[in-house]
Amino acid sequence: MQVETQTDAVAPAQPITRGETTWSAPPSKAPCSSCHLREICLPSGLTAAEMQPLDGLLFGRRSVKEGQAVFHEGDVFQYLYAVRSGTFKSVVTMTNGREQVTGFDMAGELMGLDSVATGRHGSTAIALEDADICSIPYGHLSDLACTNRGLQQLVSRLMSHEIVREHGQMALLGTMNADERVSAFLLNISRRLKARGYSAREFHLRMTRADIGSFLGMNLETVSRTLSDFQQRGLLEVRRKHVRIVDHDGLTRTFEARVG
Amino acid sequence: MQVETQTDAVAPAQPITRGETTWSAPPSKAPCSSCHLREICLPSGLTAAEMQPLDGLLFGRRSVKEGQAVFHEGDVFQYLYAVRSGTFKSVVTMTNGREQVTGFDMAGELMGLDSVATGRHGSTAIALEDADICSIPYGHLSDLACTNRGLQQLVSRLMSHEIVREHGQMALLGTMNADERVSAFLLNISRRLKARGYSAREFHLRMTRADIGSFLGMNLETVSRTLSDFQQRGLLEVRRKHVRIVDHDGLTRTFEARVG
DNA sequence: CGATTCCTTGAGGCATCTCAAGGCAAGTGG
DNA sequence: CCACTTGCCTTGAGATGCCTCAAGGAATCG
Repeated sequence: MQVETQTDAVAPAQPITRGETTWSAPPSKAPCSSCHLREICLPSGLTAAEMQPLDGLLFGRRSVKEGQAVFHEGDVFQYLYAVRSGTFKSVVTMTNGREQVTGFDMAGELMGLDSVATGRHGSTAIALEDADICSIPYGHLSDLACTNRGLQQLVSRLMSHEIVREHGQMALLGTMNADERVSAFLLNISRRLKARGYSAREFHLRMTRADIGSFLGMNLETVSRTLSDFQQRGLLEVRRKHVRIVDHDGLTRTFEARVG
Repeated sequence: MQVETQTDAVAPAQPITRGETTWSAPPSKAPCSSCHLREICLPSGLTAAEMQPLDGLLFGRRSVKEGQAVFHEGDVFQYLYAVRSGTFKSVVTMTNGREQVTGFDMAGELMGLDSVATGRHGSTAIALEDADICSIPYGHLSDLACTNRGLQQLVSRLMSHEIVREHGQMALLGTMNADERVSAFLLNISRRLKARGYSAREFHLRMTRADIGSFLGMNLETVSRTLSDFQQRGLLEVRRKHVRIVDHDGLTRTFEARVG
């Protein structure tokens, strides 16, 4: 649709140059079975036996600097990328140039699942802070899945899960007002941070108001106003990117308000 | 999330009762390789050799009456359903009871891909007219995929394609105004009908204004007004559900209007 | 310290929603 | 065959929630 920059996908083996930045950190390789993310990442739910062939792939690890793209929309698709640390945003660009943030990815989440359909990346993934990723060669993964039932089902489940997530986001964009969108967003971030061992009550947003606005289908000023309003109502404390959820239940009740 | 009716998935073998309706038409069975939809449906892109095991599954065919659900959100997931004829809408219900139409499905399209993640259907599929479907036992399909590389990749591609489609819908819901949404919708329907051998210029909408509105994130009155406005501008002729596209290029230009 | 990016807040406008009324088409029952 | 019901669509008028435009402040960086 909107292929502009036709860069290659990021290869884990040798550092390559993209635009002005060079992949600095030397790629290291490590097995899934000893990864601290194994419970929430790709191998989640696999038996030790099923995980073993994954180890054979020895996914390359890379660091990504804030603002840098892991892949661009239109790039040839070779790798899925698992987030090891840091936060990413996924952006799609429409033919008329407008952009939409379709999601934010955190540790253990997989980026690039939208690329399998066409063989080219369907979105751009940008690091919102310095981050680390695993490059997963999709061809090899697909090979393994041929003989590994658990792995095959896993990939299917991950894709299906992404579809379910996007259904929810469509419902948000289609039916919710500003208050509901913002509290849904905050509660979602909170839940995911908690699942990763961080505080569910207090955290730093890694994305700008503009990113949040794009993701939620509203403009950045409205995001800002809504956050200020939540603060005044005693639901949370906000100071720029720092958020402390004061009244979790109150935030949750935002949704019931309109239907009563 | 919102499991209410806990009915079984529709089994192709013996007629079952759902609510007040009974599956009337006797299920027939037929191979994919002789199906008139084989080019645009599940087996699309498979070689003859790869398609052969699919034939072994002999998918059960069923008819579905207008207004009837093929499956409900929360139902145990056993089958994917391929549309043979007719049109369906997919609906998700949020905890507060609000509903969102997440898509419309036409001949050759697969319903239920969002169910693989959880083992339960993530949406409800409702026939918008009398229709026919194929029931595809997902467990068997998954078995086959273990030994059939092409089939495995096919299922992955189909899921990925659904993710891409939903990215587009999120962009629509997140960035477009009423005019853009409605023309995007009409052009999408037109393109899909054309791909199925129907006229791209003139067609019957099978869904209500409320369905369209839910899908597009606007209310039914605004859909109606936008269509009337398009008619006044000479872009199309509308009379209730009958639509004739008069100025296809003019509709397309709706998108550029706001950015140029 | 200046430049830049990001965030906040205000004021006014407008696109869309809400509420309401009426018309059309199809189905139903007498 | 007609009266009645029902569901769907259209149109109007007024309300409003969010956007747009604008200005200024706060944090970050070179």
